[in-house]
Amino acid sequence: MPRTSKTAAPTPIVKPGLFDDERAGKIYRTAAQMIYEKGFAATSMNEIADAVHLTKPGLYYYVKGKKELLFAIMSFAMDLLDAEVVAHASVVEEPEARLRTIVSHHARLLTHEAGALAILIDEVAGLSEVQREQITRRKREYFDFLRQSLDDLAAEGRLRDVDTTTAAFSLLGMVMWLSRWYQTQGRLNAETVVRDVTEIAVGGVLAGGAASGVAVPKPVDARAVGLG
Amino acid sequence: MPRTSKTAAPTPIVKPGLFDDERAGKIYRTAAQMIYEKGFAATSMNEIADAVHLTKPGLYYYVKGKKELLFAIMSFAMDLLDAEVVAHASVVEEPEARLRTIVSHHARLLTHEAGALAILIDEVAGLSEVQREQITRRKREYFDFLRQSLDDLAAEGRLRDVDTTTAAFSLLGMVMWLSRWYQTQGRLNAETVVRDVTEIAVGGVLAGGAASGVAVPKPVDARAVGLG
DNA sequence: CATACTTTACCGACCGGTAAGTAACGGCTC
DNA sequence: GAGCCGTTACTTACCGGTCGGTAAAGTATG
Repeated sequence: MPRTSKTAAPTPIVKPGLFDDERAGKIYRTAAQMIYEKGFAATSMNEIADAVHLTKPGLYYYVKGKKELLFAIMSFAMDLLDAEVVAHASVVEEPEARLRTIVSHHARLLTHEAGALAILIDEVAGLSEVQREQITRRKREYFDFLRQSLDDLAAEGRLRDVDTTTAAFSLLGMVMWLSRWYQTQGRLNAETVVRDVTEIAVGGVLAGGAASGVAVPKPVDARAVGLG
Repeated sequence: MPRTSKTAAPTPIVKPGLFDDERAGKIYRTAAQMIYEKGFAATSMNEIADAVHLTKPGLYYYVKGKKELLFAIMSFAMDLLDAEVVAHASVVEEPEARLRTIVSHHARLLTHEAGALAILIDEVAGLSEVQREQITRRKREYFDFLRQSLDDLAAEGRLRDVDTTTAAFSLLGMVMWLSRWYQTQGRLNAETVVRDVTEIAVGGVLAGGAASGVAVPKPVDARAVGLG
């Protein structure tokens, strides 16, 4: 909100810059949602500026450029993945429980507020060379973490007779797809969906069939992490 | 189709019209590949024209507009899905075999030449209202067809205890994701990937576990169907 | 000449991005 | 406490470039 201008400001001094003290955070969050809905190329800086009630140069006061904005959002999404999935799962020794933790925590993240962010992983084409390399590297690290769990299961003879790369991508796709279809306001309750997806995923790769699971992740608040 | 109406005129002289006789088809195929790689909004009509060795107005002689081009490609993708998946699966009575047919045929379609097309399902934002409604309706029909198979399995008590909507979306995501990661030139052979994905999918939703499958789909050639 | 196809030249709209100015503060001097 | 100054947080006005799309004039073939 502009402080005061000729247009309207009869109010007694409305606080200088900060009426919400986290303007940058709001910009990143709004942009993430818009890019998620319309795609990066189809979302203009003007539209983003309008959405946060600024002019375009006003927006450029906070962000350096469109690519940098996208990169910041993607980096935040990867941070979230590391903090909410990898951090919890990497301490689990037993392979099946670890796999279950990865899937359920990732799914939980997607059904909650971070849904818009995770899908941004797709928009790598909008980044510069160096930015793209960094995001790709982090994505590969996450993928390898998942596949290692499947390899561990295979070493114990508990994995279905499938290639672990194929299996890892399949599970990833299943979970990622959640952000395409799951609606918070819909018929399906988030916890049930997370449980079902986890069951299908684990049952899909385990040699025997499935097992009723443990490892229900705690809720997570994307805003608390301070996007940007 | 414009120009020389007859196909494959075996005249020895170099036809002034041009050296490939199915120009419109090439335009659609090239555009599909480019939009798949860069996204719809980031792909300009000029770039498409260049790629098929035309100027922009030359391209507009064949296509009515950018939206219509996207819509034609998406419609073709849905046609392909109906012809190569639904047509084969709908004649299978037994629910598990039908499910297996859907997944394996869809996966096969994605690992082969139609990979670029199927992902275009994502670019619905680029369509007009009426176009989007039509594509969405066809997508929903396909989804319902898949879910019905899961419902049939559930009626026989052979489905894992999960919501069939969740299960259908999960399988769909798993299969769709193939186009994001599978590379024809890569280490993994298409038939193996299709088999593994089918195993994981069916094993993931079946109550008991998995069964070694039948129903390996025949190869399909997207170009033979005559895109456009 | 008619049809089929392709070209050059151009349109207004919008793109990402910037230069330059300014209103409102907090802090400083006197 | 009056006057000023630097910083923060924006604004209006504008840039060159590209976008989707078209008008109109060719050119080759039947």
